[in-house]
Amino acid sequence: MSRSNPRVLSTLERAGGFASAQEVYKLMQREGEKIGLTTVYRSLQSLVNDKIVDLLRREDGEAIYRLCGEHHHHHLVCKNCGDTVEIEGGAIEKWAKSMAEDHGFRDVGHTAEIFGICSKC
Amino acid sequence: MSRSNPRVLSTLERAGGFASAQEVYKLMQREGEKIGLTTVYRSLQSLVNDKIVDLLRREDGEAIYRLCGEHHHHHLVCKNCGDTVEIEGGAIEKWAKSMAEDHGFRDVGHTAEIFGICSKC
DNA sequence: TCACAAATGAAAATGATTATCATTTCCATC
DNA sequence: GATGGAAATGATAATCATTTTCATTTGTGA
Repeated sequence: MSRSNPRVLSTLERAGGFASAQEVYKLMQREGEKIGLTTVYRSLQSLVNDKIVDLLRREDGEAIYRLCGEHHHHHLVCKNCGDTVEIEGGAIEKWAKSMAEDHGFRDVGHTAEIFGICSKC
Repeated sequence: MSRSNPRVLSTLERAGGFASAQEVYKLMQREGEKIGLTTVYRSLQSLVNDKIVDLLRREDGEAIYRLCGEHHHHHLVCKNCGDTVEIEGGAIEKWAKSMAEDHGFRDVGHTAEIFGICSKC
């Protein structure tokens, strides 16, 4: 059993609490941290085990790690230039909760992304 | 532009309307169909484009294809057994539309999934 | 210092998916 | 029936995230 390298968690926080393993790795490299990709993966898995971060999936299937407990937000993404805006999802939270209750689900989480073409494109 | 090979759709139906590309391929092989993996992928993509099947993700990120009705809906998925319920997302439609408008986005689409543990698990 | 367990990371393996590209099948037209 | 071009097909190679392997390094208690 390996414990999480604290620099991984700190980098995930700095990334806005929302990133893939590859992104965390690249970010750490850019910041001059000496760390291997393997350790990044191991640390993130360990954080998921300890329920410190959530494991979600992007549309293409890539794993993304999200800090738990953090008041999470959603994204508005431009399909053309990739520009991303963080948005609030109060309506979604309520919707997810009530839908889950209606069907007897518990331990509920959700994902929601909006995509389109931004005004610059 | 390639159209879907009808045998792929028919196999997906026979598989219970819920399978990965690899599974559809293996199933067709077992049944003696002469078809290439490439064609299976292409056909499934085309079916997704035509909104004849939905593209979801397993826990491990593998793409699974699922027959669905033609109305736009969302999913409530059990993280444990994979059981899926189709749900309405009226609130989401409005939320996505207004958020996109607020930020000047056009040609807007969205994804939203709720996941949790179902009552049987 | 010594020994040993845990952590690390480079490199190879895995497995799904996508891209390439030559070949085959369709179909309309002659 | 022959012909020509467009679409479909599929074997193979490439891609990319993720996992495994395994040798090396680091930390720690005796």
